[in-house]
This record gives sequence, structure tokens and C-alpha cells, in this order.
Amino acid sequence: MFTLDYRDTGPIYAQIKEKLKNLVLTGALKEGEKLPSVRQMSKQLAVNPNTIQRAYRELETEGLFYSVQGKGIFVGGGEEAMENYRKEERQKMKALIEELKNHRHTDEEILRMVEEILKEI
Amino acid sequence: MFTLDYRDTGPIYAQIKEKLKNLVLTGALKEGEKLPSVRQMSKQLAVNPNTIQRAYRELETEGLFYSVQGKGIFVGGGEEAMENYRKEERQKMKALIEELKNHRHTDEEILRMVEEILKEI
DNA sequence: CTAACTGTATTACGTTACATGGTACAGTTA
DNA sequence: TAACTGTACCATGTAACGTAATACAGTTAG
Repeated sequence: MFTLDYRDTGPIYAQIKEKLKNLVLTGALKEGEKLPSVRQMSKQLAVNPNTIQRAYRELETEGLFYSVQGKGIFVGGGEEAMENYRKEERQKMKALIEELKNHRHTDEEILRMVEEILKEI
Repeated sequence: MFTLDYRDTGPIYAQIKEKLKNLVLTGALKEGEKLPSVRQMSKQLAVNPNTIQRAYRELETEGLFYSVQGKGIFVGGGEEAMENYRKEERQKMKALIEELKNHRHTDEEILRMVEEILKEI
């Protein structure tokens, strides 16, 4: 499904959350699909089941997944979660732009930087 | 000089670094200016001298400050540090834009978002 | 019904980062 | 000389993180 990046310094559960979120947001995991069980995923990634559980639980809290006792964890419709993520992303962008303006970048410089980066990718 | 934000969850030394960096990048602290001593600053902010020392040391490593034994810590020319920060900021922006594109945002949407935010600020 | 699978919860332990507190030493300056 | 600077340790307490083990409830295939 995916592999861990051991150069990443942050918490493992956070990295797993990020990977799973991306799989859903990019459409690789679609609504209703079942995710690997906590124990199965923990074996695949060679981490503790509790670490997987934490990632799953938090993604459920965010509204991206839903779980059913004894059955498994599934990808939800995600409208609510999507709306949250859009807001988060906009907030991140706003914070970054505010930082750039604090550091004496002009609006034109910022726009030019964004356009350049968009071309690069 | 500045105050700490106790809602901030991250390390205190990191917050102090960020505040000091901003004071220099915005021009509030100019080249050659002397900074409060480790002990003086630690009293002002009510934190341990070692915490201040760490912030100062790291900013010196980044090339923003320079220290002289027995005299104090001063704001450096900072050309080297500035260059690093510009690169860091561009890297942050690139990472954020890549995330947005992964999440199915189009170039037009991203540009529009940036323009909107620039107007807001 | 039973066995094997699911999610979920809890407790304990070790490691590490962070912050504090204290001490010490070298250089500068009034 | 005294009081200030930076710098370098070491010891301690706390919290986050990850691991490990265990237990319980619901589901499902046999």
C-alpha cells in the first residue's frame, strides 16, 4: 500500500496518517473501500498495532474513515473531512504568505514565486 | 523586546528563535546591534538561561548572529543567513503547492487562492 | 457453535526531547 | 578587583512517542 520514510523525524503515526490521507484525496482509495486491519497493517509496516490504531482513530475523528466493530475500517464519504482539509490548506497558505510579507517580500514577488513553482512541477 | 505565546505547543527555544529571526528580517534589529545577554533575556522571558543560549547558539550557526566572548551577541550582516531563509521559504511554498496539487487542486485554483489571500492581508 | 478474524481499550515500560537548575570557567570592562 | 559577558557541562523532572502484552466485544467463515 505504501512504505515508511525512515528519514522522517516526526511521529510514525503522523506519517501514516499523511500517507493514508493522500491515498484518499488523490482518489487511490475510494469511498466504501476497506482498509487493511490494524494487525495486518502493523505487520506490513513493521510497527506496533497501537501505532496503526492511533492513525486510524484520528482519521476517523477527522471524518475520513468510519469503523465497524468486528468488520473493519472503511473510507467514508469524506465531505466533512474534505471541507476541513481545504480550510487547513488555506490556513497553511495564509500563514506562509504572512511570513513572507513579514520578511519584506512584496505581493509581486510572492505571486511570481508561486507562478514559477507551478511551472516547475 | 517580545513576549512568549503560551498557547504555542512547540519548544520554547524554537519560538524564541522565530521571534528573533523576525525582528532581524523585518529590520527592527539592525546589523551590529547588541542583543540582551543570555541572563538578562532569561529574566525578561522567565525562562532558563540555557533555553536562551540554545536559541542564540542556533541562530549563530545559521549565520544571523555572531558572538564574542565576554562582550555579547550581535546581529551579523546576515547575507548568508538571508540566502538560506529565502531558500527555506521557497522550499516551504513548493512543498505546500505540491500538497495542494496532490489533493487535486488545479493551477488556477491555487493562483486564485494566493491572490485572494494577498488581498485579505 | 466454534474458531479466527475484526475493532477497541488499558496498562506498563523504555527512550528521547525539552526545560529547568546549578555550577564552573574564560574573556571583557568599568 | 568586581561585575558583567559567553560557553560548557551535569543532574533532574516531565511529557510525548513507540513498543509490548493483555483483554473484551462484535463479525464471519467453517
